[in-house]
Amino acid sequence: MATLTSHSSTAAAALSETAGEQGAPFAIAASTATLPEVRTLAERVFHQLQDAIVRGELAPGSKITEPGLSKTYGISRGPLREAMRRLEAHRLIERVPHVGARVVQLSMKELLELFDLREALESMAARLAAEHMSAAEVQGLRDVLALHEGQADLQRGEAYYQREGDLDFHYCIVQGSHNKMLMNLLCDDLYYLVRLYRTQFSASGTRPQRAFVEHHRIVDAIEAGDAELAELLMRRHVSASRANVADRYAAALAQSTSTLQR
Amino acid sequence: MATLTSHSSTAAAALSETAGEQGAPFAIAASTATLPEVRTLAERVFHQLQDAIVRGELAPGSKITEPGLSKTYGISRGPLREAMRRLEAHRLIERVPHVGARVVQLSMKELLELFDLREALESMAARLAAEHMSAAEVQGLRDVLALHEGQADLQRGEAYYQREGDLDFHYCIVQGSHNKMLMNLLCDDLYYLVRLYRTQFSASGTRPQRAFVEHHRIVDAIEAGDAELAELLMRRHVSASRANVADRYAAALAQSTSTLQR
DNA sequence: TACTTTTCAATTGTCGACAATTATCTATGG
DNA sequence: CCATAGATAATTGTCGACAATTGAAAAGTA
Repeated sequence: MATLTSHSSTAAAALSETAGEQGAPFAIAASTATLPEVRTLAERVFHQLQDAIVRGELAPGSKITEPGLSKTYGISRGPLREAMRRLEAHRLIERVPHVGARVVQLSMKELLELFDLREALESMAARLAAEHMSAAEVQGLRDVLALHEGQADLQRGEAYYQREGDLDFHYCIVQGSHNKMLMNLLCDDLYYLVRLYRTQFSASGTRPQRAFVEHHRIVDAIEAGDAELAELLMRRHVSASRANVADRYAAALAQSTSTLQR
Repeated sequence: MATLTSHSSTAAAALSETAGEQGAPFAIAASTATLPEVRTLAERVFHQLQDAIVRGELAPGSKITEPGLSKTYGISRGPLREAMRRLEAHRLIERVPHVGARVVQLSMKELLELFDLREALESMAARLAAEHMSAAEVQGLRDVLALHEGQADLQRGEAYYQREGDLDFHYCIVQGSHNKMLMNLLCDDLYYLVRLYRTQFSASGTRPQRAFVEHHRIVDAIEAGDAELAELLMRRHVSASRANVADRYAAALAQSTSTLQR
């Protein structure tokens, strides 16, 4: 349990006013620069809300009301409700009939469970990637790692994990598995939930550098076509990441035991 | 199963053009006897549609139109669209903006991919079940197997897999893992898709009996607390099931090569 | 003061209607 | 006869309004 998202005194402010900014809810060109489906209002507001939640602009546990969001985003409640249904399916919000919806609350137990899931699924992805990825795709993976290495934040020891989509190492591995079901599961269904957790508990200390090295070793195994090794390394990698998060959480818990929630 | 209220000649035409069958889509009071959320119209029609799709009453690939379903189920398009959004999230239907929705089409490649997913996830579930299940829960598992053994269809060599929910062996194993994330994934998100495939490609021959034996061995391992063995046996079990389906499909394909899809 | 009951405001659920887009049919020309 | 363009019908997307349910404030009683 936990999540120390402090200074959220008025949760209503974080939600109905939204975005932390003044009232400019139209962040259209901001992050939807790729090519996702934005042919309808429901799609657009879905992506906007997804982004707002992942970025933490909508505080975890905060209640979201339909008239509020409707006014904020300037759309009717119809498309908004459909967007919320999609968010619910992605487990980013939780709804109770006739009561309302709130942003999903982060629990440490579930976070560790999510890591266990990732360990099973991403190690499988790494194995398949080693079997199926083309030379060009492997080169693309190397490029991604090179790009990360150039980023200053890696040296500073933080925020390494904040890349998204095609710039996310794990995302690329899953794409390389060429398994559509696995890609749907990890890159559509669970991806934004993972990113939400990353925002909350970002790695620090020496972990980013070590993770970076581990990423390289995994790519080496994939390039060599050593499926078994790639699977093992990815399993260890996720497991180490999990341990890091657990340690950080234990430390934070020890520091301030007064973080009662909800 | 599904009270087939007749006189739906026009209704079927209105909702599914390519349905192959002219099946009656009404299954209102039949299977919603448990305790799922039925506090709202959208929930109800969601479960009804889910059931209709899994049972094959709505043929795979058939187009579903909103006015058609709206008239058929006697509700407005609002709740219906929300139900369809949930079905889309569960990958039971596929939607294209401004075009329409159709029941998901079964592809052999994706089916095998789904089996690979299950192999990774359910073997993990078996391991966790061996670690966490209580004696009473194991007894419940034995009861489920005993119930299956009594069923006549097992001897006949068909339909063993058609039990659902708490009466489904695999479902129970996942519940026994005590991992909420895993339970959500396998018992909510993927379960009905798996069941849909089961309906299409049901096991036959000597496979049901062998599967039954394998189930018993898995429970033995769980009861003994042997997590490693439980994981291995479940992995083999799912893998064997996958091989059986692949063989059956290859045979069916050889028989009639005129099964063009999509 | 504490507890129950009642009232009321707010939010969610549902509906019907209109606008926008797409698919189909028809007609025309090469 | 085939292909292309236009018109028409049907379906999807969006909106505003009304009904149903919930949560909380207000009033009443012991």
